[in-house]
Amino acid sequence: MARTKEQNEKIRETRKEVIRNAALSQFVKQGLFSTRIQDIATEAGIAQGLLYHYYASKDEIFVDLINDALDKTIGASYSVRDMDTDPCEKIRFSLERLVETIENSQTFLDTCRLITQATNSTAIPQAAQDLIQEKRNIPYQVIEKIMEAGQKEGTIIAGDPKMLAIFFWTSINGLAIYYSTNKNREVKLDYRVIAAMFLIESEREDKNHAKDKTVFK
Amino acid sequence: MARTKEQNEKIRETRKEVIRNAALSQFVKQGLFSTRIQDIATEAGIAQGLLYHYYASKDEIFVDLINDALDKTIGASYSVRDMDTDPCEKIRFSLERLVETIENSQTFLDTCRLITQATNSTAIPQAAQDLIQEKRNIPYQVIEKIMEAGQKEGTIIAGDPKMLAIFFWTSINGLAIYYSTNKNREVKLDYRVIAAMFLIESEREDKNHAKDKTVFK
DNA sequence: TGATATATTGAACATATATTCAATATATCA
DNA sequence: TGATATATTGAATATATGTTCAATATATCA
Repeated sequence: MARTKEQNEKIRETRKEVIRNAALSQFVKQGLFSTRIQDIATEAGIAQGLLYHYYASKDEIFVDLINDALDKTIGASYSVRDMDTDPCEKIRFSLERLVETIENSQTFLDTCRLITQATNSTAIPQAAQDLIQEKRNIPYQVIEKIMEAGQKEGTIIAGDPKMLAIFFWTSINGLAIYYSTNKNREVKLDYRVIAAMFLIESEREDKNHAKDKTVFK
Repeated sequence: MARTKEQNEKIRETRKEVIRNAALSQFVKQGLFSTRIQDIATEAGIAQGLLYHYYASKDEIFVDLINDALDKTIGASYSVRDMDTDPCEKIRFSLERLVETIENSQTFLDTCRLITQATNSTAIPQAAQDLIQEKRNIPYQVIEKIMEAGQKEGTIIAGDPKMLAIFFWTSINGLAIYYSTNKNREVKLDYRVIAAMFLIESEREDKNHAKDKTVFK
């Protein structure tokens, strides 16, 4: 016999991980189409042919990455939803964390870029389009619900909660896209500026809140 | 003799315009690389070969479009700068117009998408990268100055004006990108939500102001 | 109408690159 | 150590598409 199943399985997963990371890095820089298989293989440190041992095509890698990215975003929104605080604090806290994450996490920026890229192109694999169709709106719906609860509570400004959710995510996404190509280290971002869009005046002062949770991994 | 210079010149300009529009529509949907010359030619209603009579390459069209797009954005920011009102009103008015434009102008959405696409890819022609390098920051600087003036005047919130300018444009850009693939007709956007990021409390009520100027053409 | 300059076409060419595949290497166990 | 299953390589293949070009159409003016 040769290697055990588990050993091969481990090699397989490691390789796939390396390939995914290499592909993500290339896709966000060059996009799906101008990224060549050779680019991914080189960055992953393997031969072109080996790539096909793990993924059937370039498209399949892309779909895998899109799925990951969407799940991460959804996971982040769920972790906000499930926080044990009032709606107002959920909004404030998540904005604080998201801005901090934009400043510090390359993975987050890559994730935003990849999703934006995919969302804005009709030239991506059908499977990727389906995933986006299916998952894209979940974070918007989660925030919408929180905004609604905050309005009932009297801590969130009036206005269509759908609209507030759109402003919430598009601000964050716009910022992430800007930051991914413009890491302006001289400017420190203050999340409270964004928070001012949603919180009524009396709720805007900074309060102490847990610093040990992370919204996005 | 054949046609006069002017007649040929006119045909030339008309054709180039048609080609540019077709290319913009395709680039925005598919990106520079997955857009084929044939796609552009078909949308423009001409043969592939003719395209090369007017543009030397696909890249050259792209560079032309990027240049247009950047100039439009810069022009919009200058028209705000040159308004005959106080800084606070400039911010309020331009946000009102920009949001309105996002809801109504496909050209504006396309422009934002094209610039975002170009800014986020290293796989675009060098000439396009140079143009972006050269022009991208102008609108940010214009808004930064206005924010600064508004702070002196006491109508704009405190904080690094560079940061405020970043929030200003990234919010608008994020919104435009979202809207270009999600024309949510059931949601009416209220620019005052964004304005709340920048204007101090007492300046936030709606005031009457000219409705006949347009920020972006 | 004929001469001429430019517009226009679409097939041919050149090239880039996704994918396949035959050959080789490697690791494990009997 | 030898058998074997999988990993790995890189050259060969197939295909897609950007670009060129020879041929044709068209519009104007003398």
